[in-house]
Amino acid sequence: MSDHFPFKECEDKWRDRWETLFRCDLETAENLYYCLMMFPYPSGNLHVGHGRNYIIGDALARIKMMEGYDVLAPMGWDSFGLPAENAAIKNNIDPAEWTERNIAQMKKQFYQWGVIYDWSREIASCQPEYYKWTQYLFIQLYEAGLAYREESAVNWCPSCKTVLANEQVVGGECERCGEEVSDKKLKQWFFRITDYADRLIEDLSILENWPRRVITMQKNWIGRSEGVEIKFSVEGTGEEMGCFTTRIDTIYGVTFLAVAAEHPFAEKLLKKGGREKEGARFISRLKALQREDRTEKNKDGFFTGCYAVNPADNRRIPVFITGYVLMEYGTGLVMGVPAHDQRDFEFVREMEMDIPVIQVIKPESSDPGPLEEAYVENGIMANSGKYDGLSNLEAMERITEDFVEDGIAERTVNYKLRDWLISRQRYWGAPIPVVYCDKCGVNPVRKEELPVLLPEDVDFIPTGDGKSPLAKSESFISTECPVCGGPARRETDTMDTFVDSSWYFLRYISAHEEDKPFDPELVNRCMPVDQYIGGVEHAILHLLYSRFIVKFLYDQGDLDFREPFKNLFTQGMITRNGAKMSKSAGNVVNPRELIERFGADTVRIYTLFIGPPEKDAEWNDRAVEGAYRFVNRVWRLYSQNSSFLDGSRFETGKLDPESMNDDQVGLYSKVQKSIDKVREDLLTGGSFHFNTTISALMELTNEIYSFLLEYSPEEGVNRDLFIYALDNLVLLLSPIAPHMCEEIRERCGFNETVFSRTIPKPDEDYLRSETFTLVIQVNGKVRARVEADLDSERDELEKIALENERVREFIGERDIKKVIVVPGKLVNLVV
RNA sequence: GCCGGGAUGGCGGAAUUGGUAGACGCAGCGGACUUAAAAUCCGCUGAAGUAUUAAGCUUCGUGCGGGUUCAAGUCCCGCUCCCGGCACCA
Repeated sequence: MSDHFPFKECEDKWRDRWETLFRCDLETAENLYYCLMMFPYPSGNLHVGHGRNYIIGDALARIKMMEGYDVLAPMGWDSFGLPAENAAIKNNIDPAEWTERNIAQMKKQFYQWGVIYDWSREIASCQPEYYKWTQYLFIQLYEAGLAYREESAVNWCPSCKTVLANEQVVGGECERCGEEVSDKKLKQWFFRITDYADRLIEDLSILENWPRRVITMQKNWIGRSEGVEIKFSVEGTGEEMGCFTTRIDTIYGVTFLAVAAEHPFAEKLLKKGGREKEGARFISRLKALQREDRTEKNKDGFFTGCYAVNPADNRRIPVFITGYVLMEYGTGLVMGVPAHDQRDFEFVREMEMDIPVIQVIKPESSDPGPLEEAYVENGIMANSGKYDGLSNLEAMERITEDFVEDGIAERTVNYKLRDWLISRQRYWGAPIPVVYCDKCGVNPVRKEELPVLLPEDVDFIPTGDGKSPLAKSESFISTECPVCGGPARRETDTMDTFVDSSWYFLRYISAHEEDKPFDPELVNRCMPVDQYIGGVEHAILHLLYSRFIVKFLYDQGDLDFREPFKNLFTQGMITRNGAKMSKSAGNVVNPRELIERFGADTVRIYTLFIGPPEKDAEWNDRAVEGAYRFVNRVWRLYSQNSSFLDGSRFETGKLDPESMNDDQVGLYSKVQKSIDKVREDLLTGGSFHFNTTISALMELTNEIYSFLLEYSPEEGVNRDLFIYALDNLVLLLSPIAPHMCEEIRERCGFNETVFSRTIPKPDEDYLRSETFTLVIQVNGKVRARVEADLDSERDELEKIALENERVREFIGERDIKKVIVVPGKLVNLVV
């Protein structure tokens, strides 16, 4: 008779019971653990790759309950955004309806996985009750001077028909659809995240449990660099141009200046130099070229006809317009040091214009010879007047001091980080709550009039003219000025969905608060998030924005913490046939079929067993069966002994390891080791390496089976020991395979959930066996293994080793030079 | 190019941070139960060589080349390849 865990018969029962278990009352919670999973975009169907994220989070929430915490595990929906809008256009349905359907579908999937949340706190960013407060946040930022509107060249995705933030452009392409991004001049709303650049870097240091790579990615993205801004005067114009550099030590090697094509002075310089016409042609050619292929590194340049003066030695240096200088960074002007900057070096070579290459830093030892490429290492100053002979690092400091004193330069800091462009010319987002009045100008909507509702009767097919679909809705646009009450127009752009997701973790705590976005007192009690779990793909965008918003709210006095997520865990993705799972790759594993065939616990175990959770892993259909076998192996331990287990509540007589035989002690101590391993992997400070946890529990299961081969569990010590081992196995496995574990316990007479039970502590005395395998090495090679007492002294072990027959054969006639003894481990004899 | 992470059996992966390499699982092989199959249970399973009465024994082996050490998957130096991020950032 096949004896399998009847998962179909009992899974639903447990899922329904757990719903109340996951309700978290924040008012009474004393020992709160906020376990947060990144809320998903409701795209409809989740595959097993997504499942990994939620299963890790669910198992963690459960183990935390067993650790004695009041766990807050909420879930919601990042439900504004393009896919809903595109699907709606394609199928001619309401995006709200499409979204709602997907949410229902995905909730069902969570349920099937046995992944439970506190659904009483469910939020959806597309609901007016939520986006009202997203708009409120915008107004707060506006009032603090951190939201501003500016006309600038912005990233335009012709396929999504909207602008994008810098972070959403990857290698010149739209992060979302892969279409090449072009420039468009538009008046857009920005958040002044650059004001927070330094703090966003500094506070990375208080995030102890964030993956290092995420920290470096954020650091690199913000891209802080310290340097100086030097003033260069242009001959004959009286104009001065600021130039940012981090290498002021190379100032005596400056032999030209290079300005960006978009530099406001570019035209002026050309006029002055009398090269207006050709210059304009050069600039337009350059701009076209850059757009076409940004990756091609172009070192073309055009001489403006103007000269500037090097403030270090008053030498005349030509000024060029070039493609390789970016207007967005620094001042859009670069001092050209061909000897010490590879780009400048290439520029000079390509221009074929006899621009001198003056080496001002030389390597300490070897003779330099003519430069084949720019010398970018440190060294000794040369050709640099009074600074000659100093190390360049020292010269850097000295020159800076001197220049600052003379008023030629000042210390500055530059960032790669740009302000956050939040306007989107699309329908399915939170309307930016701003009104334009001919008399009163730009004003935010009055807070008490929020939300600015999305009109439902609008034709939201985008036109691509840079205007939002909302611009077509007259009823939406025309409004009253919040200041003078006269006729006015609404802003028609909507907000980037990253604004929605930059504060949702606060809203969960006050999900039903009607008068404010959240209750600060309660939020301060519950935050920061104890454990945040999600994919690395959000390492920059979402996490950076959320950190920014929290710092802003901290400055507002609303929050008393500066970082939202104390610990971050980023799980790897699951691949199949070497590729990320996706519909287009045709390698998606549908969890529903698996769950129907093997049950949720099997799918959970396999998903967690597949490999270390922070790494990518390859899905293997066959290996799922291994997890299934394990589930049933555990089940049979119960079912084959149900005659005396049912109703027993796992009660046993007092276990006394002192009076057990070796086999019994072996099993008893295996239980202790398993408890210890689970605690080490999963409790606070653990690595969440469920894969090794599961393998430890498999070992325990195997050991119980071996024990049963020799001993009948029907009575006496063996019965007590068996029940004790099974009890612990079930407890330790509960967070991972909760349905089966609850079912076993219920049949054994428990009527309270296992998640109210605390995780056991190991009996320290039996964590280690009394004996160990002593390894005896001769010259570092293992020559014998002997059982020895764990508490043997060094000389006892040495004696055992020297007396060993095999070892003596190996030593033969040779003298022993040295003996290394590691108690509890090995003896190494050096001859 | 710069930054970060990797490379261990046929496969996924373990190895108390320097102390038995290959836990656990998959696949494979053998056995038990069965009329048979499935399911289940038990055992074997890094490579090469060697043995013969067998238990065995020997050598090699953690991407490559050096080094430190009684001892290296683990530490140091120098490479190769793979994955991720950034990329004309002055």
